[in-house]
Amino acid sequence: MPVWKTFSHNGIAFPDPYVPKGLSIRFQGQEVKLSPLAEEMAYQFAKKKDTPYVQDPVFRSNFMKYFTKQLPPPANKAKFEDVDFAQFYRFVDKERADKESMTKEEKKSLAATRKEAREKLKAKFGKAILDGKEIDLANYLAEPPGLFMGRGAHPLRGSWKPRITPQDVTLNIDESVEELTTEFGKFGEIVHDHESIWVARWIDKLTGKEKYVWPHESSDIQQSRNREKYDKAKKIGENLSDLQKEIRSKLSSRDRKEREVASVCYLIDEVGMRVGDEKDEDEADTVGATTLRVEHIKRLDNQAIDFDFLGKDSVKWVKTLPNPDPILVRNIGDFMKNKKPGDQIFENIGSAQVNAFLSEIIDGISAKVFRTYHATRTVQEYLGSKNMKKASDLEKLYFAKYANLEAAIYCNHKRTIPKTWEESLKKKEQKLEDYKAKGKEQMVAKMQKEIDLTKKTKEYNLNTSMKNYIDPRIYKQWCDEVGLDWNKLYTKSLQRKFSWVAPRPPDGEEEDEAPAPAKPRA
DNA sequence: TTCGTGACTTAGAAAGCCGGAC
DNA sequence: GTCCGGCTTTCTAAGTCACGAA
Repeated sequence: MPVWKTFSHNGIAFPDPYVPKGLSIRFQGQEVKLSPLAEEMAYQFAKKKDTPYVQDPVFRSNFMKYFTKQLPPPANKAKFEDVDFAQFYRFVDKERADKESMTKEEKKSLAATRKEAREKLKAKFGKAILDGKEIDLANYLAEPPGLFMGRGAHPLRGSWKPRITPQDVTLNIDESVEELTTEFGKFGEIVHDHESIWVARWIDKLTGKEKYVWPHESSDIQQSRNREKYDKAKKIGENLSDLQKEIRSKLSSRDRKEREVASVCYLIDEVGMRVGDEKDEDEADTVGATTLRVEHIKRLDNQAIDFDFLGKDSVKWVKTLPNPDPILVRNIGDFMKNKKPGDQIFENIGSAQVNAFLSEIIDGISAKVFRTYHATRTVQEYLGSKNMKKASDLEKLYFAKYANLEAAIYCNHKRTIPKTWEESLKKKEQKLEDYKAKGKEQMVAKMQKEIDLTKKTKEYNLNTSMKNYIDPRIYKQWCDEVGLDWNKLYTKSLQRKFSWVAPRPPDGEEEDEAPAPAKPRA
């Protein structure tokens, strides 16, 4: 089904070419002159010198594999330990120091220059006209070359991701354009795919994966898809008992495959697992429900099932399913029988089988919709658990954040704990004491709340659930009920993304509407 | 029925900006 | 007015899922 009639834009922009700085490395006591590409690689590596990444032997050796290919003999046989990058390290240190030592005026003018350049680029490449209406594009700049920053134990981490050129890029645009050349060059291919909304596409030269440029999430087309997603999740809620009845009944199917599918659905519904499709050898070893291995089940009995594995983004996934259905326990026990720790529990099933089963029960439902549904429901139940009408704005805000946290916990949205976490907590506690001593009651109350939230969100990140999982209509309705400005919960860009829920005035018009200035978010 | 591919959504880390506390 | 930490935005990796071909 076509989704657009006319679609025009100027293609995408490309990052500046690398400007060689005349730096060199030393190998076996000798200075080695570098080609521009070799220098660019070493420079990118040096920029990471103070991060944990460069301590990782795999990251280093992958980097060296690509770097040494650009070096003349005998340096092309160099090991990481044999190469002296001191000149590069000094260079990036100096760059940082220079940046820091700039006066305020210099910093300001630099920021202004950069902003101007960015806006100029955005004016030409950051927009498209879709069916006569101007929309923003999301990522209109091609990805720059650099070191591949795969998560977890990705086998390619540290490898060189090559530069892409306009020749490598395919544009999706309407028939009024047959070829396109910009200041960056001529685009490799033009297609007119009326059924797709991508703007540009290329193949990542390192990983072989497709990369896309999309309409911004504030565009009508993205917003309507977003709304459909949440409507679909609602459908799960309306039919949950049917779904669960069907899943439970198929747990004891005579057909093994059907029992596997039902067991996986049970896990997806009850503990919020992802479906977990098969991955390639050259990717990080992470799993979801269908790819769970024997070694990932730490306990299995009628009281509990304990899980411990690495999920998407190599995030540790440790949860307990209390009081599981005994038939599920029996199934999983059966599936694990006579298997080694590294063997998969479920055989020959993946998202295709799971989704075929689910969409048979309710049209259009797939595995991932359960996470949307449960995250949203979690927030809704939390918000409904207490009457906040008489509370202060501050209390309402924190209450809303705790609801958000419940969803993040459900979805297992973890973060690495910031290095400065302990330190910053101490500072807050100190501040609290100061406020107490000075008798600043309001500030005491505020700081107490801040400290409590800091502790509870130590290892969780709330943004992902806010952006992708919680139906914004739930928060909107609650805000209206308790009398809280919805804008205090959502950032400016989320307000734009969710303007289908609460329309906001076009940019630039807000300030003109006197008398009260728009209140900033807390 | 399986498999590969292409389109689209979800994800945490890093960069960058901005507003509150002094 | 300044400074710094935290919050927001950007970036791009890593998932899901439908579809068409074999």
